[in-house]
Amino acid sequence: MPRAVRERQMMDAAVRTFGRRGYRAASMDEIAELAGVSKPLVYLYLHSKEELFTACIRREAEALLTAVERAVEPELPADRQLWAGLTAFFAHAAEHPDAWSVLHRQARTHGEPFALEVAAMRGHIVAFVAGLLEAAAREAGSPGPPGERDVEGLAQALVGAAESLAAWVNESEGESGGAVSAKEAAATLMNFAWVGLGDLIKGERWSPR
Amino acid sequence: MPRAVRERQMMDAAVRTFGRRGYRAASMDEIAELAGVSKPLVYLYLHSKEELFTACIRREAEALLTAVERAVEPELPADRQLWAGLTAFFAHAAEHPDAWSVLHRQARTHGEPFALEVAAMRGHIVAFVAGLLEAAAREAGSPGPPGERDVEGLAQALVGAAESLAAWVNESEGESGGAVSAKEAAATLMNFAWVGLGDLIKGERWSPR
Amino acid sequence: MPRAVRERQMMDAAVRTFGRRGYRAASMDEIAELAGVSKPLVYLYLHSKEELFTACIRREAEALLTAVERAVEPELPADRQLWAGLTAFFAHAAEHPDAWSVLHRQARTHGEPFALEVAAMRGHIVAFVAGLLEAAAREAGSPGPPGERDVEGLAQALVGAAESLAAWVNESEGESGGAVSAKEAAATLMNFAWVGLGDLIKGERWSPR
Amino acid sequence: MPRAVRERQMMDAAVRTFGRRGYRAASMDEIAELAGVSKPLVYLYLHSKEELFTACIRREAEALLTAVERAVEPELPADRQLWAGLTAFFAHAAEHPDAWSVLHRQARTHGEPFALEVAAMRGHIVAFVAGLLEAAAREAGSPGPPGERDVEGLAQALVGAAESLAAWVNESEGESGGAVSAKEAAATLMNFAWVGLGDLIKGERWSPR
DNA sequence: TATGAATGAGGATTCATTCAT
DNA sequence: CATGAATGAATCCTCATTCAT
Repeated sequence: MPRAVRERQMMDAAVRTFGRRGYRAASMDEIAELAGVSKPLVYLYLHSKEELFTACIRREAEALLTAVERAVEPELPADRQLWAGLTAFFAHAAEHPDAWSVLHRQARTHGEPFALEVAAMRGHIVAFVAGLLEAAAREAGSPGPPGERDVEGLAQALVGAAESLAAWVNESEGESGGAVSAKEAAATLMNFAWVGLGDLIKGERWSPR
Repeated sequence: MPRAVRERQMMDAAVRTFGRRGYRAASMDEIAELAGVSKPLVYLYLHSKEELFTACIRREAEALLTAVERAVEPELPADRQLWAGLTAFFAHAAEHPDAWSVLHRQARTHGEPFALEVAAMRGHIVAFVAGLLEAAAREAGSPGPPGERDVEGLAQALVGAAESLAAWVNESEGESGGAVSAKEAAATLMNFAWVGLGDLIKGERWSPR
Repeated sequence: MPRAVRERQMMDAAVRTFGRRGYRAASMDEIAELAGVSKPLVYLYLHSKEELFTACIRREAEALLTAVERAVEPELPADRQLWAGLTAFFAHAAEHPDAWSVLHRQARTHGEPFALEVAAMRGHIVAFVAGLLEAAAREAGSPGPPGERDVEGLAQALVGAAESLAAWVNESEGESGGAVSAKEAAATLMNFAWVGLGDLIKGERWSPR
Repeated sequence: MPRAVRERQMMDAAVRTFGRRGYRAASMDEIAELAGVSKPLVYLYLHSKEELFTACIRREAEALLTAVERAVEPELPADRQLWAGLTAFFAHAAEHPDAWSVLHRQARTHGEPFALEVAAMRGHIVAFVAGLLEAAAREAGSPGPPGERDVEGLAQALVGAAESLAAWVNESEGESGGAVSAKEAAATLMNFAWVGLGDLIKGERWSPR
């Protein structure tokens, strides 16, 4: 069997195992068995547990970014772009729960080298969202652009909310109340954020006292 | 030395170690050494690694809830309550980064039993926030209450955003741009959410198409 | 059982195993079993295979040096000192063949860190021998001291010859011709070296052509 | 490429790897890569690691013997023969340090089968030297031949000293004091041994008491 | 109350060796 | 003639956990 195929099998098995058990609790034995190969072959192709994990993170980060990018059409107005991106994001996370667990939980919990890998991807997304927010401000004819820090904070919060919702969506799957769909989640978030953003642009702020 | 004191020393050491190393990577050896006691004593008092971790989660969840509850004065209007709670939340997370790591990362990454423990706490917080949202709706004279699911989704998103911001606040500490304070974070979130929430209550919604 | 005792048992087992199998071929499993303890205990006390090997080298080097030093009485004339030292050396090597193998073979064959350890001991011995050679020259009323390099070369050759003879003595043990005793070996070497050394001091040299 | 050539490449690589890393630490992977062939080919031609190592030992032992034999002219007097042989020996060891390491260190450190292989070669050399010593005795008109055991002991010591000096010569290469040449080493040894040997033949002996 | 001594079980990693092509 | 693909068997090391005192 050609190397490329085997390699994909192994990484699939690894993502699944890492996603469910966690980095430390996942054993190379289990991964190899799940992939249907012997352990030495895993080492021959992927060198070490660390490298294997890193490879998984990179592959899944790329896949997530690609899924979002494909869904977004740059000629649309900013809100439609955000909507499309969010929907794709939730859908991807729901369709690949183990990959999502690897990116959102495991990678960020097991040491800098891995966390940096996802941080890079998250940086892309935050920047993308921040861009949309500024575009939205311009489209809305905002008198002056909101401060850069404001925008970054907003983007952080939005992405955080999305991530948190994604986890909720994934976890609600097995529950009695029925699953929450990607579109529902995206709509919730748009309602939560976009309308308020409009006000924010218009200068309406909440402030203590 | 009285048992209660010893026990607290151990749990302090455990929280610190679990928070920094992660559940699996933390060794009972390290915890015992950091606590300044022998390993058998740790087992005598806390029985097993799992129970120790659970105890840490419970203690820190309680501490976080308490900190938030103390800050909130129930006679105030809903928005002031939320503001106070958020500020306390961010401050607590910033002051106890290891505890925050245990709750936010480690506990949710290492198996159901632990995740359920934090899920319970999170449930409390979400319910509290949902209550505030409904109160806000009433206060604002909303024609009809928003659907229950809407409210839960909003609360989830808000709490998720808060958690994400807390991580951001904690991580920005060492950076050049200057640390982000608890108040700043709370203000960002209030701006992000509250104003828009008002519109939402008034019936203004974003919807695709 | 007290730690010190256990530690000695382990090192005895280690010397024996390293001496017979070689550093790489010796397994920690075998050492632990031979010592009558579990593997983790070996690691608890001696930390790693490398450290264990180093500890063995150091202990046996010290033991060998001590054996030689004890045998030498500094008031005697140089030739008697050398004779006593050589006899003690051969006797010690014959009585502790595994230790001798560790020092002479294994340590020098498995990487710098170990080789340096024995090189230090060997340095002591060579210096001691060189000292005796110079003393002998003085005692014999040599007109001028032999060149420093000559002396070092001679000492090297003498020590090398002794080491080689020690190996021969050890290996001849099981053979039909009967074992070679420490005294025989020492005598051979004294004959080989001392008489010639006398001539050398007197200025008689062999030279090509 | 003809088989003989390939085989030589492999053995060259093997000698180099075994000499530097040691028998156990040398991996067939490394040897194959260094030889520029695939691992199965190594197995096809040389069957196993053990056989490969044995083949290396044999080849290099032969080469060393040949180098010494070529240098010795049987019509010369015994001392000149010894001188020529020693010089050739030191030169060969210096020019082929990895081969020397294989013969002197590795082969003798990793189990009987290999040690016997070098022991055979060493036996040839010792016999050759012993022959020269007896010839020298005759040439010197010794009243009676020295005992056989004396001669073997002397030859052993001489060869041992030579081996030890060879290691010293090889290792002194990188040092500040300047390298020690093959001729210097041979001269040291001749001075050390030959002059004294003369006395020995004449019956002058060192003896304790 | 407190600990020094001890271990069973398991995990990452490597290596000599063999097929099918 | 030559190799890409594959593995069984060890080996080093760590860790949660328990006695005897």
